[in-house]
Amino acid sequence: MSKSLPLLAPVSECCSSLTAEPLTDDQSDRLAPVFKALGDPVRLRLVSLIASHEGGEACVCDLNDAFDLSQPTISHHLKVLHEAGLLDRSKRGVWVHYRVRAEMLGDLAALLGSAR
Amino acid sequence: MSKSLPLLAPVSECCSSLTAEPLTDDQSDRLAPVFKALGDPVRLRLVSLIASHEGGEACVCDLNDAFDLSQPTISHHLKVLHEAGLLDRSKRGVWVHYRVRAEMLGDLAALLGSAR
DNA sequence: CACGAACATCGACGTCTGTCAATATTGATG
DNA sequence: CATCAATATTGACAGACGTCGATGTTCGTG
Repeated sequence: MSKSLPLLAPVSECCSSLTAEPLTDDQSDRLAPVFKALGDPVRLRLVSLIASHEGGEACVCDLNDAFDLSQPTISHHLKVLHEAGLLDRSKRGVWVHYRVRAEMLGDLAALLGSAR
Repeated sequence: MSKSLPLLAPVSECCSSLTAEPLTDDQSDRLAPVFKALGDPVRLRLVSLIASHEGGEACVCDLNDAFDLSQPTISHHLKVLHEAGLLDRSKRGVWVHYRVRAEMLGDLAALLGSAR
C-alpha cells in the first residue's frame, strides 16, 4: 500500500523533473490528466481567456459568449479544468468566477523546463 | 487566407504568453495537440524515460521493455509524440532512436510559466 | 539471397470524450 | 412565494482514442 497523495496535490510534490529519473507509473498516472485537460483547444482558450482577464479571473457568463458552443459544453470544460487542479472556483451570488491556479501552471512549467 | 505556419512550427512562433492576451482559435488548435500528446500516462513516461536516458535518447527496444504493453502500442505512442513535435527520430541501422526536443518542451514551459 | 530482428502499419474492438437539448439547482428580486 | 437568470447535471450520440494480433517493411548477417 503506497502513501497516496491527496487527489490534487501540487505537481511539485509528485515529481519535479523529467530528466533526473523516469516518472513512475503512479507519477505519470497522476500527471497525465492535467496535461489531458490542457489538450483541448476550447479548454486551452478558456485558460488563456481567464488568465488574461482583468483581475486574473473571469465569470462564466463572460466565457460563454467567447465561444460558439452551448452553455453546458462550456460548463463541462470548466469542470474538467477545475478537477484537474488548473482552475479555482468561487461563487458570488448567482455568478461563478474561475481563476487560474498559477501554482499549478508554474509547477508544470518547471517540470517541462527541466529537460536539457 | 491566413499565413499558415508550418505544421511543426516552434510553439514560440505561435504564442508566447497565456496572459498577455487570450489565444486565438488558430493558436489553441495548434497548441492543443501538443498537450494532448502529453496527456497520456504511457506517453508521459516515454518522454521521461527518453529524457532521463543516457545521451538524452533511447532506442525503441529499450522502451518496449519498460511497459507491459505490446510493441505496436508503444510504436503508436512514439508516433503520436513525434508528430506532436515532442520527439526527434533517427534511424541507425535496424534501430530507431528517439530524442526529446528540448526546444519544444522549453517553449511549453515558457508558455505555462507566463501565468502570474 | 534467405532469414531473422527491429520497428511500423493495418484493421478491429471496446471505451472514453466532446457536444447538444432537456432539465435541475441555486440565488436574487419583485 | 413565484419567477427569472446563471450555472450545473443528465442522458444520448457520433467520433476519437488506446490497445491488440496479424502483417508489412527495412536492414544486417550468414
